[in-house]
Amino acid sequence: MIFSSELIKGTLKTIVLKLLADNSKMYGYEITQRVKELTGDRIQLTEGALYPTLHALEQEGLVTTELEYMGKRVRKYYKLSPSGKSRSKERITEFAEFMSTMSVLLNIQPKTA
Amino acid sequence: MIFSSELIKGTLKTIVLKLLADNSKMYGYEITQRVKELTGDRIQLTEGALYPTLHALEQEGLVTTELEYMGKRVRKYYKLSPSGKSRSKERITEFAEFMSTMSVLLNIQPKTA
DNA sequence: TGGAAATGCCTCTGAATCTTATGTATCTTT
DNA sequence: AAAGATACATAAGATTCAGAGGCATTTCCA
Repeated sequence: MIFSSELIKGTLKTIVLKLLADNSKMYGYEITQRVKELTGDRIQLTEGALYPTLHALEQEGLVTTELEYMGKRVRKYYKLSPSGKSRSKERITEFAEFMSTMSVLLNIQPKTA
Repeated sequence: MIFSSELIKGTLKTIVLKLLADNSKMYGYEITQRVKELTGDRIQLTEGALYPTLHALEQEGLVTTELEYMGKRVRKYYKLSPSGKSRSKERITEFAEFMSTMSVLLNIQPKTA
């Protein structure tokens, strides 16, 4: 099952912030691949969605960037700033509470993953 | 805490379909109030979002409507059609799996509500 | 060795969805 | 009598994502 895109709306930033919280630095393409891995292809981050989001996070001062050259190829690494770290925690907490609320609303028994 | 609107995006139809699955018939205003009750004001359905959604569900043939007059005042009741019932189940299942996937991704311990 | 697939960055248009504001009317409570 | 709750609805604007497209390099395999 691939989740209908509507569901993923609103969670993209949270996902990215969490990955960066766990990995100290990642580049765009790596993030798309990692999400595919971790979700068994159930969540597909398209680049058209990811890059604008990363740029927005940078604008907001939540991440900083750093270029790294591999031969002629460039990688743009993103890492959390201090405010990014706290925002990351906030977002994850918020999402956890959101899931809890939705469980009640939809009367869902949480599967312990 | 009121959830940031981004999170709620994409879940509105699921919420409405679930409420209608549980209540056989409801009208718009009632739905907004019920959601506030059930979520302790954490999810606010604005009417500007709800009514277009209800109309869309009707267009898709997932709900049927029925007017009821209380004196001069009109209530428009919505109820699930057979296809609405199965869609409701699908959406809830999908959301449950989405939560499960997100729990892994965000490394969240599900609170048993 | 040549071409396909993967890696890696990016932008833009359009579609979908929600918020905010606005409008109208009735009923209830103070 | 006025304010607030009930009850419907639409419209403009913002946000956000998907899909398509574009460009360049590297790796793999036939």
